[in-house]
Amino acid sequence: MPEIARKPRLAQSASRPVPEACVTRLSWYMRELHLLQLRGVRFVSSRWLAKHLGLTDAQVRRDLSYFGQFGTSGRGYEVIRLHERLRSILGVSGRTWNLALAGVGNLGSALLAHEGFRERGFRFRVAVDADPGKIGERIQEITVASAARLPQLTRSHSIDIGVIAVPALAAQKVCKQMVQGGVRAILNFAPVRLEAPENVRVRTVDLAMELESLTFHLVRGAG
Amino acid sequence: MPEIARKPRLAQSASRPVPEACVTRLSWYMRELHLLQLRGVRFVSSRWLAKHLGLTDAQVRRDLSYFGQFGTSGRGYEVIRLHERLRSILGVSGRTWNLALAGVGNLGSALLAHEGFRERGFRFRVAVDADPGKIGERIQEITVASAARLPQLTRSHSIDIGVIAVPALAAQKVCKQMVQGGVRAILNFAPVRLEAPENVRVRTVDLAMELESLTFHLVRGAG
DNA sequence: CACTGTGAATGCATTCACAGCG
DNA sequence: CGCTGTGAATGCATTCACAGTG
Repeated sequence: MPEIARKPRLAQSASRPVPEACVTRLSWYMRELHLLQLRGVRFVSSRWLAKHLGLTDAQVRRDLSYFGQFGTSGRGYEVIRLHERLRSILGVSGRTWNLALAGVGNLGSALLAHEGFRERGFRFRVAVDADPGKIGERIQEITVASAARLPQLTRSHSIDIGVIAVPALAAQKVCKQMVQGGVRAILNFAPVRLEAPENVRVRTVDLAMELESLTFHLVRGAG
Repeated sequence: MPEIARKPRLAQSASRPVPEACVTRLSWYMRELHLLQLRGVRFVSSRWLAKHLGLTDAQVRRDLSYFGQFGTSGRGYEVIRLHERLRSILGVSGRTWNLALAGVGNLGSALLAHEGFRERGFRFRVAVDADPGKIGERIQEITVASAARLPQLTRSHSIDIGVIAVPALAAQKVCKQMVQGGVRAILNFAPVRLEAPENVRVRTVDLAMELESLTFHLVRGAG
């Protein structure tokens, strides 16, 4: 039966395996749409977004198509609507996510104060440190608690995401405590791979590693 | 001419298009090898590395094979030798990279103090801020200078990599000044896409975006 | 007409599977 | 043997190219 199979015309928009790189780009689109919205622009084309983000227009359309159909033929995408839809897809629409910080050192303190988190719907509710000298200190409306209390505090404050900014050697222990406390995801700044149950999502940001990926390219092609 | 083209049998080990994801993994291997070295382990197999880093053994071997042949059949890789070789590939062997920081706010100060940078061969030589109140302040052996002096300071200190920790609206301007000063790469913490000449490598780390990629997964499958 | 949404084609990255070596 | 190094196979992600739509 070598006939051309009839189009299944399935009620797509359901579930396709969304590439991880696409998820990252959703945030880019959101940022750009937010700016357009502030500037009062009402419609934007995939071509325009692509140009401003260093992508191809096909890529933009493909990325969005994983989640449904938002565009209007001949006009493009309605800025406000798409922006709101992306916020909802990324889970940052109409809610706040609770964070717990472990490690109130230089980096930890900076994260507590980071405006970008608050602006985008993330709020620290808990901060702990192993150094007794820091306990009781108030930073950004949060009182630093003892590291030993991390599991209980995590649970009692309904923490969604744990943020780890402790030395490498202490990170795995802290990770375990956060998992005990019921976090569903962890953002880790310690330079180690963390072991966690697979229903807990872990993302590691190793700052020195970011620099190493730059130097790799610098020592190769001088261009 | 539907013949099978003859194998070119090129003198490999030269240049193959190294996947960007592989570059990231080289840093992981380095970290792991460093630990093994401290523990006095002399040989390690691709299997062992893979297990500890959440990869497959084939992946490890393939990654390393982009840069030559380091292993011994039946024994694995000599820890010290491979570690040193990776340091050299990533450009962090026997040299220090000079950094300039723009933006001495919470995040900027934390980066200046970040031990991980120093340990892995990165050293801040210059720090500037737009706030006159901060100029002259000393942080970690560095005196904060006026933002206006960024291009000259970048050049006079032979800065290799610029680090941007200023608000989004100021980032593009700072980027341009760093390029003027002759940096070859930029690590950007401002939540904007930077425009730079293509011979200047830019890497952006948007902290809130890291959280968004976590929440995306949290709001979808509960698992 | 300008633009979206998407099958099909292409191009990368990962994995398989095994020849070859110490 | 055990383990590397690597062609070939597979599996993903991106791009092409165009039918379809307001």
